[in-house]
Amino acid sequence: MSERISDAEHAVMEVLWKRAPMTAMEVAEQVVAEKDWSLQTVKTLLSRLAAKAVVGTERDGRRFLYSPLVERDDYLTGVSRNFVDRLFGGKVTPLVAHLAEADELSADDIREIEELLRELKK
Amino acid sequence: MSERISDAEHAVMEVLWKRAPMTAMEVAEQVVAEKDWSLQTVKTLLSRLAAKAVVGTERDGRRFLYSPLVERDDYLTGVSRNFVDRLFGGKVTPLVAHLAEADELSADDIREIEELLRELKK
DNA sequence: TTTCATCGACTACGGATGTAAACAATATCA
DNA sequence: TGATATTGTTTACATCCGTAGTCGATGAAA
Repeated sequence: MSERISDAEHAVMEVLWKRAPMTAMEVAEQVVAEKDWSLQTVKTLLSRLAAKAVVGTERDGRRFLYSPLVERDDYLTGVSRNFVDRLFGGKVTPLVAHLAEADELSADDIREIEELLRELKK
Repeated sequence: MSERISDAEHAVMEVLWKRAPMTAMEVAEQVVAEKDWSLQTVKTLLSRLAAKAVVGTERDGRRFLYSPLVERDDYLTGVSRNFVDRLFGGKVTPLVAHLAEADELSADDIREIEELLRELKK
């Protein structure tokens, strides 16, 4: 279960998560706008995603409409957990600590996160 | 620059980051203790890491001593940034928000992070 | 000095990935 | 109806990755 999504495939998913269903052409146009790939490449990625049942297809006359079968949130959760487990022993605090030390956290970020945590406690 | 470190290679690096320099045998023993790999596999990974100049070698008679050439902290920073960029648009807040929503944050975690942020502001 | 053990180097190999061309089916236009 | 464009399918191929066997050099032991 929960098939692996490669980096390139992920770029395709991001597009589909923004709007769906879409035809291969529509997806490809969006992706090609930011990743310098050929249309064929995007189609291949769509096929692989469909083969893995990460996106679903629905016939629309001569072509297909593609939609994600995996929620972006679920995907993010899986990937994030994996990430935190592998690099920070499964604890989020060390991750935040690390980002802070590496100056990846601005004062604004800190305020935002504090605000967020305050909300959470309610 | 900054060569990619694969998952398997990362396991080897973790061992070297704990103690260095070490001989291939010493590294392999540690790694094999937790990953069910053969000694040869670990040696191959060490060679690849050396080829990428992620670990350095120092001759010690007939064998080599291996040491990391990349700091664990630097590695974590790179990987974390990449992760946050790719999945959360470069912002840490959405990452934390996501982990919270996905119930990956315990009440203790929240307290810890708050404490950490308080420290940071000084 | 012959033999054996050790260690790094080289080779292997299937599967995943990034990237894309070629092809086949089909619909549309002239 | 025949040419053309569109769309999905198949095939390709180099590289990376996980995993490991084998080879050759060299040092140690007999």
